[in-house]
Amino acid sequence: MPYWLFKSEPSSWSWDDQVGAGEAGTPWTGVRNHLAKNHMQAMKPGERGFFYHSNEGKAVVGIVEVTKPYGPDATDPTGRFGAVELKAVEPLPEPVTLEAVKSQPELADMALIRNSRLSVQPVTEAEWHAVRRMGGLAG
DNA sequence: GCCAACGTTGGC
DNA sequence: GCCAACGTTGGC
Repeated sequence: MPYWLFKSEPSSWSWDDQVGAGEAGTPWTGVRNHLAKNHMQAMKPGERGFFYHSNEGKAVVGIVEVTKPYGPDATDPTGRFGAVELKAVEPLPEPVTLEAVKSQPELADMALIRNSRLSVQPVTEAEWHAVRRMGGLAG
């Protein structure tokens, strides 16, 4: 089962916003990068990912689940980019900061560090479990 | 607020 | 099809 990481600036869409959106799921719009788009096209409902706060916070703060596969992004007038839909699953009891991720040698290859500008990223199974445990969840 | 990284655009 | 210019992202 693949795992993912979604970045958002909390000033535009925060974890609290995602939680507030409830079970219905909300479209992850605004992606305008082809690599990020490719990752979303690979996603299937039921797959999970980390929710990361960029700029402010700079930490993994929660777990989200894909509720709908890739489809059109209503915010893209060109129609070139689409979106999946996500719902919040649970918060991390302890947010895992970028600094904490960097401090772990086994996480040095995370896309979060290697390719810091990519807004939708794949996460390996090992990374998934390591970050979950760092955040206070069962692996 | 700065700037490095990097994607996109447009002239040729 | 190349590449310089430009815009954006996101860490610091």
